[in-house]
Amino acid sequence: MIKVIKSDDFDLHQIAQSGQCFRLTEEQGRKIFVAVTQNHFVTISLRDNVYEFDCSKNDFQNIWTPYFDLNTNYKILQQHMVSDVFLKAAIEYGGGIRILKQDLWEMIVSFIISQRNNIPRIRNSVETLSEFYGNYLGTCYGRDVYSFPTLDQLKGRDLSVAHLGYREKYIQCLCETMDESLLLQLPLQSTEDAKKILLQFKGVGEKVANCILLFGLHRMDAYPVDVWIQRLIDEVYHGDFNPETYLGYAGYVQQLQFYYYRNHAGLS
DNA sequence: CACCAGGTAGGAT
DNA sequence: ATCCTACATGGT
Repeated sequence: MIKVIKSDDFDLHQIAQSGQCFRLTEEQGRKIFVAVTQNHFVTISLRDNVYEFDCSKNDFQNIWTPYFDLNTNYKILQQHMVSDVFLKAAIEYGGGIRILKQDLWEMIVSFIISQRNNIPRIRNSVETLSEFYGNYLGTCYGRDVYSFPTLDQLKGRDLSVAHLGYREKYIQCLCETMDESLLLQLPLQSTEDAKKILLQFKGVGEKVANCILLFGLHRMDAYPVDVWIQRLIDEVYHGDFNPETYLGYAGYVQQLQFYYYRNHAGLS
């Protein structure tokens, strides 16, 4: 069964390029997308400015609506930002971005891998781990789709296949020190407590912890500061930017800033 | 051949 | 507390 959605404040190309997810792929220009989360995948095609999900009504409601956060109106959030000239431009450029609700464990691993790394290589590493140790989910457009490996599937495995470099020992250590019950407890914790717990794992610092909070636990207050955001704050805001100005959605502001600045403004 | 990529740990001030 | 540097790998 096919479901349809208008592509207005929802742009899969922008989301795929936004750096928050590493497994949303584009095929045939910007017309076909494949999304994967846990043990599910879906093909989404763009026709006449409408996205068509190739899935059942149940899966659309239970899996993809929460995953893409489709019940949240991001346009209302945008209205609070337009007094900021930079953010206004960022919305015009990347207003189709949303904050996805991704799998917590996958986010922990992915963002440890992301440190001092570039996005294409992060994608390759995450994909390789999935191909080697995840579940085979099916094939579409000539490519096999695999789930991201669970903690148990990754534990004790040979990680060298993913070319993680010095990050390999962080993931190895993570597998040894993490357990499933903690993964279930983390979503119940306050943002502050969850952050403290995350920071105890080797390879998780301030920035990675905030990415995990934002993309893995959907804590919209989390505001990850990486080299791009720091450069933006220094050069555009002259050091004067406070995420608390956007209480409750600072993480969304960060994504808009990151996507816009990294793709244009940072060229100077 | 330098320098860089969604930073962090561990050690020295 | 705050600053410094090594760190694996692959691409310009």
